[in-house]
Amino acid sequence: MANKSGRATGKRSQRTRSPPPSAQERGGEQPLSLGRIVVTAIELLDAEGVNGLTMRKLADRVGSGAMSLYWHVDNKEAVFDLALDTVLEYRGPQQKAEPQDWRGEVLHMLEDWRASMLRHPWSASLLPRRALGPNILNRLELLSKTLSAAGVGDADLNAAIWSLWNYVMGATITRASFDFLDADRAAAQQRLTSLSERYPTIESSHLLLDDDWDGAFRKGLGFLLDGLPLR
Amino acid sequence: MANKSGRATGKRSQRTRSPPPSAQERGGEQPLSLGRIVVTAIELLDAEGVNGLTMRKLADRVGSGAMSLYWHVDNKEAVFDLALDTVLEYRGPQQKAEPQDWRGEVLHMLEDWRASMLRHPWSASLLPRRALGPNILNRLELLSKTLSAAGVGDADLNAAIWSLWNYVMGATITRASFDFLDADRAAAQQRLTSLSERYPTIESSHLLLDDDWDGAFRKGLGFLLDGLPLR
DNA sequence: GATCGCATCGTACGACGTACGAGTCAATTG
DNA sequence: CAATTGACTCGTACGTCGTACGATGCGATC
Repeated sequence: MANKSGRATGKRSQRTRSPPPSAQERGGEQPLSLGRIVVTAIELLDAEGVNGLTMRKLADRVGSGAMSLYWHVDNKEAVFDLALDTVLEYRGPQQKAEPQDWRGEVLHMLEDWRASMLRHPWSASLLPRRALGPNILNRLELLSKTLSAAGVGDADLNAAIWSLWNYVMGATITRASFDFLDADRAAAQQRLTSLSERYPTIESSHLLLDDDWDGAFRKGLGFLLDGLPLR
Repeated sequence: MANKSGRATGKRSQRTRSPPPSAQERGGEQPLSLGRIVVTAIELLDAEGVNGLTMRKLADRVGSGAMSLYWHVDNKEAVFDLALDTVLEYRGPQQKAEPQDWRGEVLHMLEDWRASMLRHPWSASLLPRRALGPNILNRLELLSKTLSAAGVGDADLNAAIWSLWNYVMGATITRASFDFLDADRAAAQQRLTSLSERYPTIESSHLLLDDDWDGAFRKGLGFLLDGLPLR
């Protein structure tokens, strides 16, 4: 832990090699590469969750030995970081909307964000422990620009950005963890029966049963956008 | 995995035994108990983080053999659940404020929530993967009652509750993960220098440098409360 | 004293992340 | 051509983890 910076070996970080075009396929398998490792890791995470990703299983899926991964990747944590950042990439709105529609642009980006994470529920539980990857910073940058252009004053800008970010993060994480819970219906059912006695208001409002998550997300986001102070 | 429900042994779940008052202390140590396990687990989590909690280390701290823990606890996941729920307990506002001050009551509960999680940063990264414990449900119930009494209509109630919940969750998780990042200043510094080129708006607004987290939290919460539709 | 439940713990097993060094093979150099 | 290099792969091994299993101790009851 103390000599963490002693890592002098370059290993792989860029993949700018001349493509071996006519390389005869070794048993019909593609060559190992960082890209292939990452997409396979995402598949594995989708299939078996955070605890299902092990270096040995990942190597099996890629068709290599376990230790071969370590040529392309520093350690398991790096695999998590790469998978997370890959999943969070954002390609702006497909058709250029009218440039004045800041609200539409913010909504599109935030809903895409949420959708991306819900497509890969493990990402929600991974994000809290990880750094801000480039794709997250891209989204923050876009959000920042759009809000500023929309007329949010400099004094309120940071609070506004964080409010939206926080809202999306919380909503997504909550939603994703509910998916986890619903996995074992037995415990869920038992919890719900005990709810009516101990938590009457929650029960009567169907807070935990209402599954119109998308609608609630949009509605709450509307509340928040309504509260933002525009110049 | 298939016979998970085959667990018929009662083990320990309640601790309503007659207290052994005159039991001579065995080497001066208290008896092992679920409560002692949980508080020790929290200490260990505070000291060494999520990855620092292992059953063997926990047993050492409690002064027992590793396998003795399993008499009181189903498995390691249960330790996480118990530690998390314990940390999230809420004892309402200390002095009874005037009963009409719904905004103050909501603010107090949400800020206490955030403060509780930030006192134990591991809780933020743990929450996304765990069930809603009783103490979380208590807070949701209180929030629900307060907002309803404040005049939020039934049609908007759930969206309002989730908005506040999402906001607090997101803000807390973000804040806690920033603490993690600041642990290694080297990478942080490097990231910041590359920021000015790639992410100009983020840079110029000092989004990542401004460390008035508490103020930003309160301000954004204000935006959100301002946006709630009251009857 | 014999029996029985509660509670503790030593040993052992399989799975994990990964350090280490030996192996392969194409490109480069003489 | 042979020798060397460097990019890349992987088998083995070590230490650590969660925890299944069965032996053990002990106070209460018969």
